[in-house]
Amino acid sequence: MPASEGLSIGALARRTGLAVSAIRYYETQGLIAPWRNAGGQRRYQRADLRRLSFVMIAQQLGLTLPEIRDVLAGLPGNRTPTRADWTRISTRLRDRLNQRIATLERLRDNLDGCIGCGCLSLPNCALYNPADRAASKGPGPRLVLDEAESL
Amino acid sequence: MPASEGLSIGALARRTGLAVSAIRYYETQGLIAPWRNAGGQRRYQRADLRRLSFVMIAQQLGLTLPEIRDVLAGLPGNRTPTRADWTRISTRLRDRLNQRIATLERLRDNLDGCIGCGCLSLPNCALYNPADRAASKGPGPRLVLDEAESL
DNA sequence: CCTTGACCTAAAGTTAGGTTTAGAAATTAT
DNA sequence: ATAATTTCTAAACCTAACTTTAGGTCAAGG
Repeated sequence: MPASEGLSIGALARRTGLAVSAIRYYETQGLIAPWRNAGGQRRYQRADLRRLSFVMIAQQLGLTLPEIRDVLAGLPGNRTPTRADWTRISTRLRDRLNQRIATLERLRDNLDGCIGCGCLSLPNCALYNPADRAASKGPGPRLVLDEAESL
Repeated sequence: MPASEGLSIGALARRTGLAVSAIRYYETQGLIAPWRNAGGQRRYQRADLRRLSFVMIAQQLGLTLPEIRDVLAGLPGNRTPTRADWTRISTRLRDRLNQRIATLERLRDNLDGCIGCGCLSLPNCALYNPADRAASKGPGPRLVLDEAESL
């Protein structure tokens, strides 16, 4: 069924679960780089399936697309990545994941205390040390927190 | 120093670390309801400090503003919330937090397997069971995942 | 009294991460 | 050969959660 070599964008979409439009968008963001066939249509390597899966996982961890692009830059450019290559770069995700788990556990353990204190400059307050704010998009809250007075 | 009773929006902003514009925005979203002084300026209760702190924590857990509004609706309307009131409604946050921690731990434990498998319909793949997608804004990826073929 | 800084509203702009639309060209199926 | 899918590009649109701007008003200090 392949006219020439490679997967079409539709095939890639079906097999990753991403929308075609999302895959094209990722290309504009430098996350994936297909070649073109004679008719100008995008063609992808099989390794791109794994690449997009990696993008999806990294997104769940709260990485932005530019961050994911940077992580992916750790893959070899001159050859198809091996499983060892993938495992190597996913170490960075694992570190991030562990940090995030630790932050959330700390927050859970301090939840009552935080609610009680209003989270103003208590040194043991998890919110006061927002190590990893996956949620912060755009400018977002400033989180300055000057002196604490009584609530 | 207070002209009349209550905190001004600037005072509230300084003490929560939020931007003044954010606090006004929260009001349009029904998260907080100040009264107005004679000159038409917003005045807040001290309990609103805690209320905004709660909003900030809930946001870190990935709740949307409408969801937070709903949780806050569990506070008594006719009196200032007690610490017990706050603890009661934060149970919902704790459940959410525990779910999220579990998801991330599962993902961490399967990370290599996921990268290796390309995350296509392996039953033990954490991505295949995205129980709690805090990151999903808007329409987002479809995550359909039909049949797995060899990668 | 006058000035300065905090505050007001309404509307428009911003960012990330996409989707939708429109119209045309390529591919695949019959 | 023709019809039905897919794919193409560019540009506009979308949502959440805010910020910025513009043009005025309020409050506090000297």
